[in-house]
Amino acid sequence: MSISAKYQPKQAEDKWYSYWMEHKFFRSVPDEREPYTIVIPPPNVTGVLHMGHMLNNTIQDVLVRRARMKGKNACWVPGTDHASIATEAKVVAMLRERGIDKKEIGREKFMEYAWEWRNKYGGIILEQLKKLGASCDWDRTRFTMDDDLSEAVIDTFIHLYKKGWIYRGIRMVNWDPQGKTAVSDEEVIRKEVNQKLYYIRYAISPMSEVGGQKSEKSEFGNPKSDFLVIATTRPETIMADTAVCINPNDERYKHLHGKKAIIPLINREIPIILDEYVDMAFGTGCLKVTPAHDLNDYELGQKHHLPIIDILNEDGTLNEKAQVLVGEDRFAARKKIAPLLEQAGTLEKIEDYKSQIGFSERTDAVIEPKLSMQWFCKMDEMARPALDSVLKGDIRLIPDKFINTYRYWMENVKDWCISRQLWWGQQIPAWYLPDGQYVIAKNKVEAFEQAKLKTENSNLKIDDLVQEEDVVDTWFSSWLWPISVFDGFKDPNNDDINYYYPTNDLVTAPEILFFWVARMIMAGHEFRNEIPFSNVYLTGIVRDKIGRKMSKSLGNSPDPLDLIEKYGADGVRVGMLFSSPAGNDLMFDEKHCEQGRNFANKIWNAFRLLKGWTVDNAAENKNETAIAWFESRLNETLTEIENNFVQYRLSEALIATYKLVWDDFCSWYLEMIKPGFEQPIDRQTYDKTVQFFSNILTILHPFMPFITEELWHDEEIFGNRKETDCCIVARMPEIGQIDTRLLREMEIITALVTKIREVRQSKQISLKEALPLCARVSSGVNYDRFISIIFRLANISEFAFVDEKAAGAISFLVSTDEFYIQLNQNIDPVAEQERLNNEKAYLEGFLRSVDAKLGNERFVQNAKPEIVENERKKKADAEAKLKIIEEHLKGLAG
RNA sequence: GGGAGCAUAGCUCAGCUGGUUCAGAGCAUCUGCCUUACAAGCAGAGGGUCAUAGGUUCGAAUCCUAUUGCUCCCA
Repeated sequence: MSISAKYQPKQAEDKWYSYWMEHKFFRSVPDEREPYTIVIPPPNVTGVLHMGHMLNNTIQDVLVRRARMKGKNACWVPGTDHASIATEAKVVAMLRERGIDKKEIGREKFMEYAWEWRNKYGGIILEQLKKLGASCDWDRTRFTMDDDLSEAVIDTFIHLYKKGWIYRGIRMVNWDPQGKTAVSDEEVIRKEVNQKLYYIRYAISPMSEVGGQKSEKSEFGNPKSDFLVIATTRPETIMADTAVCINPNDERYKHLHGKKAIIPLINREIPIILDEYVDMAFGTGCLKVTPAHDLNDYELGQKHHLPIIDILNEDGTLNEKAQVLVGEDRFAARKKIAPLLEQAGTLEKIEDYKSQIGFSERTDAVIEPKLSMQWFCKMDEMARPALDSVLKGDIRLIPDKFINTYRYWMENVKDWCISRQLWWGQQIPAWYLPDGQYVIAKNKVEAFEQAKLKTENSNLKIDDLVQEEDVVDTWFSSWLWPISVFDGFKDPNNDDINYYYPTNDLVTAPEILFFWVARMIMAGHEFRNEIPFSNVYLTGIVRDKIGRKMSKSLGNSPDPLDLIEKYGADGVRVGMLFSSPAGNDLMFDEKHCEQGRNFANKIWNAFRLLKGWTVDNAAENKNETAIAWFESRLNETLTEIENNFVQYRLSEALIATYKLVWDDFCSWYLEMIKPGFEQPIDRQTYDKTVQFFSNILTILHPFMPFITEELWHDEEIFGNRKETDCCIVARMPEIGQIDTRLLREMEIITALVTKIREVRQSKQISLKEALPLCARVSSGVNYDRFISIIFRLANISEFAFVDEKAAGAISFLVSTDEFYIQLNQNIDPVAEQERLNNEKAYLEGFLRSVDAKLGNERFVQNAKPEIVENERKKKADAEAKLKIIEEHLKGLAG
């Protein structure tokens, strides 16, 4: 035998991946077969493969390969999204290294650099997926900034605008005063920081009784009893306060209801408002409300119709609205305002305080919540049908616990802020006119036509129009993905979209259930009148052994490519799937990959065994029982696997496959039929075994594509295959007959073999020493069929049916049959008695519980008949066993 | 603060319609084996008050309630 004792994955992986590519096995074009379609959740173009991708794409590949092998026209569309924020940050960084400033070179030049960047690095992650074995139709690779896809984005923007679902509005954004740009929540890094909590006195306006006259001018330095105290970490923002809020239930402040307070230093009078939002236990229970500079305050302000006073410039310095410390940076102002308050006698105390502060990922500047004008997309009307299709079950969420989360979000949906202050992305198709009005149009010429109509101004020139600087959110591209990858916008009736859409399964992470999944469903309804997919499989988060999310910044994530190098792609795929039930987080442990690698090696070695055999055409087949049994077992497992896939229990499907191969095939079946050393095997057994192996390869293929393809092409075993006769396109075996009686009887036989082995182990008898076995049977098992199997697996010297127990033999029960082994050594009667007594006590207890049930009239009446029948059978079995044990005990005593 | 979920062997998790396929798998541990496919292996074994307390039921890991502890989501 020439092949290595260990499976070497590396070579097989490169070889077969290119072979599949060359023979276009991943390629899908519409035909008369049933389609099976998955669109990849487009990974971020700046990204490199991480463990989350590994899990996600392994699952997709398993589903796609299985569908392909079930005769469907399987199409897995790959691609990437342009990730405007992340990519722009990378490009800006690249330019900075070259000494280039984004603002100076302007938009057009910047875009050139950005494309240069993406053309250079954007394909990395897709190349990495190939190492994993992903069977994507690479000819269909799309990018969310491709011309067609971008055009779809602009068209849908215009479409929604015309429906009145896109508007401009004010919103609080994360402002980076150093970068002078808004950044997304994902780009804000929260850190705990030591701060100071300033307690500041606000005077109560003496003239501000309910219905009273507004005081002309508040007197500075009110009596000390007539003030309230607020606590804040940001004293420099008091000038932007527009109210003080207290909890209406707060007994301490009942006297303040309806009154007004006076901001120190600038002496502006602000109302004291009531809201249960205020935590009475925090600080002083008096909350300063600064709508322009705090998100919660902003919302409170909206609720109570408070004015908004923005005292900060774009660069974080105080503007003239602050009245004091104008021009100072916010942090300088914070330092300087304390002595001012002190002088004014309004600073009560300063405490140390720890709190979470947001920092810009890009500049590390402290993020400033800032109000700004943004574009929004109305969600409520699109949300309704999208919610329905999930509630009605047209779209299945797996696991279904996410339906609740989905429903909650869709019922409380907020309008979608779609503008981003970036360049990398689709520029919003809005053109501003000199008078501040704007028009929405596909291009400048159309915009100009519209503008002329709108303004009726014949002097208007096309160059008076200025396009909106902002681009749309990346999600505004990705929500169109299942349609746009098939050119469903450009050409809504083309063959691809008609054939592949709606797609079948979507595999993604629960974190983006709303950002992405929900919006794709909306887009499906809105633009195609049809749901985009039928099933959404939500994977868990990949965590490390101690439960932390794997991330680059923590450095707790292994490099997936290193893992593949170490354990083989098949091993890693198996490792990922072993512990990943849908929707549950996955505590990743490299041990699982090791187990996967070992499994590949096991398969490899089973194959080596077959290869070592010589066939004797004249030899008689003595393995009919073993063959019939394994055939049934195979079919039983196929049923189990099918059920698991229907329920998307991929992990369980894999485990069932693993057990079929390792336990049933290798440990039992092969051991049953294996010829002795240098003995030939009969033709029939050989052919059957090769066929079983071939079936096993197909069942394994979706999980372990490389090793199965490698073995599939072994000429010695399978002959010379045609060029396109490949495991990847082999048909999954159909489920055949299952002989349940044979399966049940074999269970008893294997239990018997295990018992004999146990006796050997406990009596320290070598495997080489054959043992005589006697049996007194009553169970109805047809032992004759299995005798040769028992001889071989348990190494017995004889199998005799007897009526009486042989004296001095060791005895045990399997099912209700008794077995004796006559040993050369004497058995210890005391130990034997103890063992039997233990067994007796257990059975008696068992019998009592069964009797209690059967003696209970309500049980017999209420329980299902088959359950009662089962209890009766348990009773009979237990009684039969007890009888035998009692006999043995008598025999020992006598 | 609002919502959701989880708690089963040392670890990671299955356990579906309540009932012997109910206490299970893999890893880890222990014992014995270098038995001509495989030590990345073979053959055995031990290990659990199913978080706690009540309740429903003939019957509860499973259903209900409360408690405790963790996790996530939304502000």
